Amino acid sequence: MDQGEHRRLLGLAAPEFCPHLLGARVSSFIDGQLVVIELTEVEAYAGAADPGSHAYRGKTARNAALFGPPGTAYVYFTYGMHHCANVVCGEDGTASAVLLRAGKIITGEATVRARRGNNTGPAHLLLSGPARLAQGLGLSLEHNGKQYMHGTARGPGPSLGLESLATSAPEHSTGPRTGVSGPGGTEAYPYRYWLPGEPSVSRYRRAAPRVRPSPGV
DNA sequence: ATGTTGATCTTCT
DNA sequence: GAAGATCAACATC
Repeated sequence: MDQGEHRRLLGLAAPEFCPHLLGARVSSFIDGQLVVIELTEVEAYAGAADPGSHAYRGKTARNAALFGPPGTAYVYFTYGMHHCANVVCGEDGTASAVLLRAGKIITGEATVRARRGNNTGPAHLLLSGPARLAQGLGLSLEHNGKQYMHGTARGPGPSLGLESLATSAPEHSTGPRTGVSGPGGTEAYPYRYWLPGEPSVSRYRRAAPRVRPSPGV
């Protein structure tokens, strides 16, 4: 695909962009290690009008990268321990973005296992879930706001890459978003997209508010 | 196989 | 002060 077509697809709003991202390749060159993955599951976050989006309550220091140009990485920290990664798409300033939920490893399995705590489990589980995927790619807040270059990530400095977007959307399935509570988590937002039959696709869990243990006496 | 819980802390209300 | 675009360990069936 040429650069112009790549840019055109990135300019689509998240729900339209998602199918083109399935089967596409994301790569990171971080700490001298190249990791290339193929996406199998993504979720759309449609900007300020989407109650499930971090952009719903307007621009803040945390979500500023969401409002950047298409091709920007939005990486955030949550639950006190996890990072999750998005690709910003749509028109500049619309805060449309796609959460990278799962993928399979093309290059760099040893690096991914090392980053995932020398995990020795089956390879298809290594990137199964947004926090696992971000960890496998080595992403953290340092990379928030960086651009995904068109092509494979490469040195000398840290870089991110995005390539092989599908020109026509592959066969895929859709459903409600995982982990999103409130109106944004209902069937009205079938913004989760995945490749059927891929073992790396994360198991669906409906968002359930957690009951905190009462504070100790 | 499915359900529950602890970990751990930033962000916004 | 409460919830969060989660994960892994543990309990129970």
